[in-house]
Amino acid sequence: MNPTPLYTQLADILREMITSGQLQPRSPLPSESYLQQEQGVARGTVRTAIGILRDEGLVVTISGRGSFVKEPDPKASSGPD
Amino acid sequence: MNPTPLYTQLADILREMITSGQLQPRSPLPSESYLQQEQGVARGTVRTAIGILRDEGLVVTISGRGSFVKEPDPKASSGPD
DNA sequence: GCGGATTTGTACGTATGTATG
DNA sequence: GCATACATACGTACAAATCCG
Repeated sequence: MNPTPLYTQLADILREMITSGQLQPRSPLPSESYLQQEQGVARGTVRTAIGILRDEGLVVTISGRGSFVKEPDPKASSGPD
Repeated sequence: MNPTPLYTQLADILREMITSGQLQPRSPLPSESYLQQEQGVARGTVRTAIGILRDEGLVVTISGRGSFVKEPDPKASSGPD
């Protein structure tokens, strides 16, 4: 049997936290090392999961800073600073 | 097969310096950057090694100051103020 | 109180090796 | 062989705490 990979499961969890509003736009995701310990997985697994959300355009990752929830879509009007 | 990890080896070295009395109680360990250069390893490896000794209760680390050899055991009598 | 130097704390980026299914 | 997953180990960058002049 091929269970859903851990990184997919973790991506699902994080995606849910974002789409549910539990993680607000521009707010940081838990750090890789936090998620590593929290979820009991290797850091590489966490990175793969976050990479999925990055591919989906849900988060942006800044080296040395963290990963952040992307804003839905600035369109025009009150755009980004 | 699996050689002892560098951080374990370094922890062993530092532990020996403590248990042998080469590093006295309350005296500071060499700084992370010193050990990094001295041992030719990455800082993360040094930090992991010191973390082991911290787990073992041999040293305490103070942010911005350093890691210090812990005193064997205050017990009672002339305890800490 | 301020500025610079030192030291620890945190966080991501990357590479390699091992093991399993 | 490949994907998954973990462990080790390197590097870079910046923040926070501390110390001293």
